[in-house]
Amino acid sequence: MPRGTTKRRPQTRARLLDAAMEVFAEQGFGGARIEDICDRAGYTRGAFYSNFGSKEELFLALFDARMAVVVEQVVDRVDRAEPTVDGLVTALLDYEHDRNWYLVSTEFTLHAIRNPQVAAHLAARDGWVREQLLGVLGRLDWEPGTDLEALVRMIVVIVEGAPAQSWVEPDRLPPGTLERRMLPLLLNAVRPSG
Amino acid sequence: MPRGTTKRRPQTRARLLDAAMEVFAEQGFGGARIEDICDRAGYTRGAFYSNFGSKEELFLALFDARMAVVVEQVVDRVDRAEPTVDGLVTALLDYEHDRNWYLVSTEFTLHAIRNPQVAAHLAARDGWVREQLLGVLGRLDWEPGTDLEALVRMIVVIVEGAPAQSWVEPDRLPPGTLERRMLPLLLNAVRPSG
DNA sequence: TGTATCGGATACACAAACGTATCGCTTAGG
DNA sequence: CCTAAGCGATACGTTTGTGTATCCGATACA
Repeated sequence: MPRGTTKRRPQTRARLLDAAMEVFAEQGFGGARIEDICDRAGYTRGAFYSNFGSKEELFLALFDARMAVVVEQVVDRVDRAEPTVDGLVTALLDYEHDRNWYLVSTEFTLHAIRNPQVAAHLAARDGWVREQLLGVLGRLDWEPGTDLEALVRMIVVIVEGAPAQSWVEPDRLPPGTLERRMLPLLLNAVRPSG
Repeated sequence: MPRGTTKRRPQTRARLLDAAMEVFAEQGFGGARIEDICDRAGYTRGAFYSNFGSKEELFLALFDARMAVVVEQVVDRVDRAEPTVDGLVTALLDYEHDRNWYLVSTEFTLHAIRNPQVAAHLAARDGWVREQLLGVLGRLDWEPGTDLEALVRMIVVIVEGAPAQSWVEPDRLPPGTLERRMLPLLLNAVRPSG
C-alpha cells in the first residue's frame, strides 16, 4: 500500500470495478454512463474521478483484473488435468459460464480492434495466455507435424466463439454444450492415430 | 415504390446505412452519435429522423440488410461448390474479409444478447442461415451418426469466431488463415473414414 | 405546366452527461 | 490526542446530443 493510502481505497476501487462489470454488460461500453456505475457501487462521481481518469481507464483496469483471475484459474486446472483429451477438455470447460464476462470481454476485444494501442496490449496478454496453454499441451502426444501454436489458437476460437450462440438462445443451446462436443473433435483429429 | 414516394428516398436511406456501418464500426453502437452518421452521409439530422425512428431502428435495418447480402453470397457459393471438403472450405471462405462488418455484426450479437426481443430476431435469422447450410451439407457423405445440425453450428463458431484473433493482430495472423486450417480439420474428422 | 405532396434543412428548446473545484469527514502517523 | 493528508461528497458551469416543429426547395402526377 503506497505511502499515505488508506485501507478503504482498494475497497472503493473493487466496488467500482464490480459495478462497472454489470453496467458495461447491460449497457455496453459506449452506452454506460459513469454516474450509473457510481450509483451501482454506492458512490458518487467524486469517488470515480478520484480513482480513475476516465471511463476508458476503468475499462482497461476491469478487463486486466478479471482476465488475470480467469486465466489463472483455467491454467491452474489444465495444469493439474489428466494428460488425456477428455481430461483436457474437462479442465478447459470446468468454469462458471459467466454471461457478463462474455459480454464485457467480447466488447473489450472490439474496443481493442478499434484502438491500436489497446490492441497491442490485448495481443500481449493473449500471447501470454497461449504460451501458458502451449506449455501444458506440450506434455501430451500429438500427431507428428502438428503445429501446436495453431492448435492453441483453435482452442481459443472454440472457447471464446461458441458462447456467442449459447447466449443468444441459452435455452436451446445451454452454455458449454457446443464447446464440449467440439473440442474433442478437434483434439482427437491431431492425436496420434495409434 | 409506395404511392407518393420519390426516387431519391431509397438513396438517402442507403447512404445513411453505409455511413452508419462506418460510424458504428469506428465508435461502437453506444458511442456513435446520430449527427456523426448524418455528417458522414452528407445529410443533417432532419434526413435521419425522416427515415428512421431511432438509432436502434437504424441498427436493426443495417444488420438485416447487410446480413441478407452476406448470407446470400455464401449460400450461393457453397451451393455451387465441389462436393468435397476442400471445395466446401473454399466456398465458405472465399469472401472479402470485411473488418467493419465483423465489428458491426459482433456488436449486434452483443446487442441481441442484452435485448430479448432482438435476440429472438437474431435467433430466427441464424436459424434460417443454418438451415440453408444444412441443405448443402446434406449432399455430402458423413461419418454415420454425425449430427449435421451440430456440425453447422461448429462451422459457424469457426467462421465467426476466428476473425477476432485476426483483427486484433492482422499482421501476425492475416484474416482467413486460421479458418482455412481449422475447417478442414473439423470436416475431415466427420467424413467417412474410407 | 401547375400544384399538391414529399423530403430534407434549419432552428430551437430540453435534457443528460461530463469534468472540475471545493468542501468536510475520515484515517494514518506521530 | 492532534494534525496533516487522503478520500469521497457536493455543487457548480459547460458541453454535447437529442427530438420536434417548422420551413422551403424538389418531385411526382394530372
